[in-house]
Amino acid sequence: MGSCLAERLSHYLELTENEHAALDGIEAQQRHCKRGTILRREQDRARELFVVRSGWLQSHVVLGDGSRQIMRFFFPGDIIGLSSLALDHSPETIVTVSDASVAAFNREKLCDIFENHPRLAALIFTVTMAERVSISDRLASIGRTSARARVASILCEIFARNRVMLKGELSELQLPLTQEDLGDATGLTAVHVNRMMRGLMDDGLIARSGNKVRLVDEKRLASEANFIDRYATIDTSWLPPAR
Amino acid sequence: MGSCLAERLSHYLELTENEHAALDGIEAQQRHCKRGTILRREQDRARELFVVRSGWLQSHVVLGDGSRQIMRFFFPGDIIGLSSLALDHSPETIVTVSDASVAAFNREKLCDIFENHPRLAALIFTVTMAERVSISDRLASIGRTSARARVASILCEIFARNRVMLKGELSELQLPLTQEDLGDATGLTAVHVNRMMRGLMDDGLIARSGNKVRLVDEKRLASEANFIDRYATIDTSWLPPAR
DNA sequence: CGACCCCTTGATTAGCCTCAACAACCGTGG
DNA sequence: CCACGGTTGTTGAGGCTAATCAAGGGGTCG
Repeated sequence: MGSCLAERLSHYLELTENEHAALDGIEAQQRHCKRGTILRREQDRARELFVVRSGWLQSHVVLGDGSRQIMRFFFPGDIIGLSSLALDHSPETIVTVSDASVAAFNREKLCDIFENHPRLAALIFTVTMAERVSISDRLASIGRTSARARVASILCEIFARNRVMLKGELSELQLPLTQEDLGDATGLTAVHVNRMMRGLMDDGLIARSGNKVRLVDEKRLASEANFIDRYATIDTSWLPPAR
Repeated sequence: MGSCLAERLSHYLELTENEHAALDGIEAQQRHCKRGTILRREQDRARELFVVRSGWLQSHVVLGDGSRQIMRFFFPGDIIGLSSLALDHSPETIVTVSDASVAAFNREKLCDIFENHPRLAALIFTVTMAERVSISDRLASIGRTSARARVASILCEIFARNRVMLKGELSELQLPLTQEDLGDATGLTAVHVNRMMRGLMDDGLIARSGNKVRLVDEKRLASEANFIDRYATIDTSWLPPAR
């Protein structure tokens, strides 16, 4: 019943009691959602943020011609909706990819953190900067690498990010994503994702059974994908002292 | 001789004297660079940030096969290097695209802002969130739109972002970018960028003479590009009070 | 003036998309 | 229990977009 956000941030820094107290209020309202629930639509007025407590989500936009681009997947511990802080209408649609539970909190809470807990604010800032790097990595992947490398890269990212919260080993994972989801995240069609995954299987880089995927040769997979794990550690040395 | 960062932030919010004072120290060391100067290499140890005072810059990565992806262009008033706050080695190379002058400041300064100027910290946070949205827009552009739309989109973005500082009218702009730069930013080859620009010219959407580009029919250009200006206004209503 | 960079255009190739058909696997209701 | 529709995965054939390869032109700088 602790805060998921606190748990996530604790991976990078030991929080003080004061800081814990500030985060405790955040996840008061928890909400359980079935797979496919739309938490927010593009252009919705967005005044609240979410912390993922369990399950996976994604955010996407739909372009003029009906095609969809998935911007990002979200896993337990992730904060959703920071990007709509700057805009008062949401730039993207947010949907659950599996059954999930999220905790909503509003901007005022974040405001309070900036005002009274500078170290916490700076830490959140830093974590979102790591996210930004990871989005940029995806940009390079989509812009400059082959279909095969893109699929390899999204798999690496999913595994790497899930490791942060699960800590330790993780070579097999139940993917609640369809191949169309993977395609919309990598800028490919579902058909082509299918072919690429078959290729990765045939070459012994991954293995599948049902929805489960196992990274058989993660080193080679990461190397083909040009993948770098941005989440393993983050630098907190510059943060102000805790208050 | 005021702070460029202060000027940029003032576009979104009226800064107090205290806040101005905090920003004044930032741009003490100014540095003039010729076009093509590398300010930072991928993997460099990065302890400082930059504010652009004049000129344009870009950040990019080079992939295993030698291809280059430009992550972002930077214009006067932009902060460079925030993404390396989280990592102690730079994820990208930073280069001047034209002659430019930048002011370097170090993390301690930012730390001070978080500690003593919560409103300023929150504002910087908000601006970087707007940037994140803009990066996501590029992701969708590269992932899901045609070459023509991508070129249209990068042009729209360049104009929109330059308008923030220049304020007011801006329909013609001297681009210090080569077509290869545009290609590396949009995930295309220089050759294909050339053809797309010709197409946009022939259809009367843009006009060129030398390096100058003019948006003739910006509305149609933006619509073809699926472009949305994320910088025009940003929401500052949630910020804590100034201190 | 030559070397280099950048732009431009044409011809050909390759990677990924589209369309299509079918199989496997659900949850639902009869 | 099975029949059913709906969704997802799989595979093949063919087409289109953008890459590649190639050649030439203009501009600029030493």
